[in-house]
Amino acid sequence: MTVTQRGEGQVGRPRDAQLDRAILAATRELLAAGSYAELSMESIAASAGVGKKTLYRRWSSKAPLVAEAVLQAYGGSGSFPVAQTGDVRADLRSWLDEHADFLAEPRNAALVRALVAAAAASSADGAALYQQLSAPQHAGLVTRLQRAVAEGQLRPDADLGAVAEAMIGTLLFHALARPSPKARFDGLLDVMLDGARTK
Amino acid sequence: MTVTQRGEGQVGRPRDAQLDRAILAATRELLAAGSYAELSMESIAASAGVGKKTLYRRWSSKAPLVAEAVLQAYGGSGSFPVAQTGDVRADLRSWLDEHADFLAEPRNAALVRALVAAAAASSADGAALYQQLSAPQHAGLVTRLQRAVAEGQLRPDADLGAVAEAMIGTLLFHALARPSPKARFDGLLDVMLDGARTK
Amino acid sequence: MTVTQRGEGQVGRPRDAQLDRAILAATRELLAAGSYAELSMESIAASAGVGKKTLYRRWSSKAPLVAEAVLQAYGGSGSFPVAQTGDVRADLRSWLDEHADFLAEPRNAALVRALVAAAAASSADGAALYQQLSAPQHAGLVTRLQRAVAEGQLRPDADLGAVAEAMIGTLLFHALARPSPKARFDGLLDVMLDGARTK
Amino acid sequence: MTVTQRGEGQVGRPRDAQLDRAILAATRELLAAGSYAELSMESIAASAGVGKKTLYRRWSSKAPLVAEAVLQAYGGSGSFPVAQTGDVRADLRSWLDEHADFLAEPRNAALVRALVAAAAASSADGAALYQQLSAPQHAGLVTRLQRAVAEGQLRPDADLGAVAEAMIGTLLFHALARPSPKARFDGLLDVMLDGARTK
DNA sequence: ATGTAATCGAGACGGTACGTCTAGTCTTTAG
DNA sequence: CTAAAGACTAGACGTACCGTCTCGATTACAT
Repeated sequence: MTVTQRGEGQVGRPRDAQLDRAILAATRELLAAGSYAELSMESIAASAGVGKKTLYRRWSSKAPLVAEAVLQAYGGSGSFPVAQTGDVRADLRSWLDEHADFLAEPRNAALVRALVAAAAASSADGAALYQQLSAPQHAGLVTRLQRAVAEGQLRPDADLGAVAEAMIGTLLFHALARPSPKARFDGLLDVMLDGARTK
Repeated sequence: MTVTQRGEGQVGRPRDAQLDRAILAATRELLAAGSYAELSMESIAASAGVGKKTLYRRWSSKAPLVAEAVLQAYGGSGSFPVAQTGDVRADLRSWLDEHADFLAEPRNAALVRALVAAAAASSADGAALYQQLSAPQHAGLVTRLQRAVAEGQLRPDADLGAVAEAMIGTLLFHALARPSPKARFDGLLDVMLDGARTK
Repeated sequence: MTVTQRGEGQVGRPRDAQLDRAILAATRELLAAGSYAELSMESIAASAGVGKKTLYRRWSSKAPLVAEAVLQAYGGSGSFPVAQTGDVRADLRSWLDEHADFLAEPRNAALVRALVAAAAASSADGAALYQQLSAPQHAGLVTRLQRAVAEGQLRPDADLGAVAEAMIGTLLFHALARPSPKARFDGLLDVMLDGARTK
Repeated sequence: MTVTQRGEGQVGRPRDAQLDRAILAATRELLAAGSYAELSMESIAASAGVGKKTLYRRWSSKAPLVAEAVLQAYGGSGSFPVAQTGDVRADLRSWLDEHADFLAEPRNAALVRALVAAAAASSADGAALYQQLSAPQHAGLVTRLQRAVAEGQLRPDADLGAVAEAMIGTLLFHALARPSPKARFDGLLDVMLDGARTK
């Protein structure tokens, strides 16, 4: 006897998953050209060849739409993994470089700025959005640092959370203030690993 | 006969300086209640009991108005001065604490988020606004750190810019993602001054 | 070999005739509550518990659907027959009274107004719809009047079409402007049969 | 002493009366091309070179806007005066002809149909609108007929209201069903003045 | 029994218009 | 020339319908 396997609530025409992709791609495309404020739901709909209702059926407003579009560009997870080669300094440097390369691309820098604007736009979802963006990055860094402590490379009493925050904060500062597109972060690592104080 | 001493181009009714203050105060008041996106020139005008033209006569758009309102809340200069007691660690700690106390006040955290949003929202004023916000802080920190180098407290080859960026970035991260309202930054200073590496 | 006698195109599931009635009834129900403009295909479908496709399979748009719903309320034929007792005046009076009674019911008056709106709203179906509504009534009246001429009750040179038009027009005027719900039309008949002029 | 004559509440920029005319003219122009249903506030605004807000500032919706536009085309009063030559038949004929000529113009017939649609569109204002349209016409006719009674041309017991209703109703019927564009109404007058009955 | 074909409820879809809101500008009277 | 008030154009907002479509299910007649 064959049981007809069916999900629950499958009535009516199903949503077209391809449209999700088209809409998010159109959103990223428009963000590369202009800022978050200049982006309109109207233009996204027109650009994706989609009715406005189709947008609002999936996202309640511009902020979550932009958030998803940007996080998807970041590789879905919203972060890059931290390497585990055994050399903490090298691994942290790779991570910083990867982010720096990503942000050096003007399109990507614009996406990050849009994400910040989206988070700031709605007082309600703001914090949640920032957490969604930064939490995995923070956790990934701390995990790697904890291994370094276990391997005896870092002091057990070092504030690993502070290190992770400083790294993410520095990148955030660069993304927003864009002081130099080709930034490298050896100085930051030197200071944080060896200390700025005179020996 | 009284000679009316007057400057250049001063014809007609002079601008009411009290209105500037009323408008900026109204802006801050509204930002405490809602986000940057929810703030409108219309509501500022209504709340300050002022015509919209009076707003546009002083600021070209919402972003610079918000910037001035926020920077004024920071004490006019847009920053807190770095103490010069002779003890770098203590001076940096004071500076971080002062900012932390400022951001612990939800109203002030909202102002900073609004400033970030203002810069992120519009492509035009964005970079300039960030520079205006962060440059004086960055310069003040670097100056203090350079003195510490001169006094032999810090290594001459330490990347002082990276230290300043990490401090500002950490504060920025806290203001946006608000992981904890009562954050203290001893761990950050420990790491940056003494290094996280095992001795 | 057996020849399967079948009508044309009778393959597949046949249409449910009961749905026709349910839809038309729901339409009348909704028209009793609101105006033609407030009536939507969406609400008809929802109210009748029917998919929108089922509506469009039967009627090309709102106007013909409303037309059929209203004409069905009129007893299918879209009119009331004119009595043939031999007394023209009595027969015309019966006809006018029957219509007046029908229109005195607010639900029915709303239906007639909806029909007028349906015809007035769209340039395409307009004239056709009016003809469909008024032609049988006009024809029925003229036929009765012609018999009265043949029987010598009316002058052969009287403009029978004008009489019919005046009767229908008066009813139309009452249905739209609703000056009084309990109108009787003896005055109209007096004037049209005997003339208003002084003898 | 000169008193500066000023109305009450004259603060801010006054409304541009010229825009009222431009909007109403644009509305009539668009109604000549399409039906009431095809007319949109959007197209009126675009056609008049006006923001949508300017429309809604003056009229709450499409129905009252169209009503005013049509009544203005009718000469403001929404009717034509009934002549007073001393010959009732001639005067009524002039009035009917004037209306017939007006309706013979396709543009004007479209306006009347639009007015009917506007009245039918909103269940609330409907009756009021019809009254506004028909009351002055009805009153004008009855006044003229009463004079004819006083002058002995018409019977004192004739139902003058029924005569007026029949005349307006006939015109209404012609405007909606448009059976013939070049209709004349001698037959109607013959019947109503002399009666259809055999002498 | 098993297609084959049209119908059904549900609801997604592209579009158009709705009526509201805001951005900036302009126009009035008053100081 | 500045100020408050508010009208003005322009255009995005989020919602409601239109008429079409796609889905799984149902219901007849056909093989």
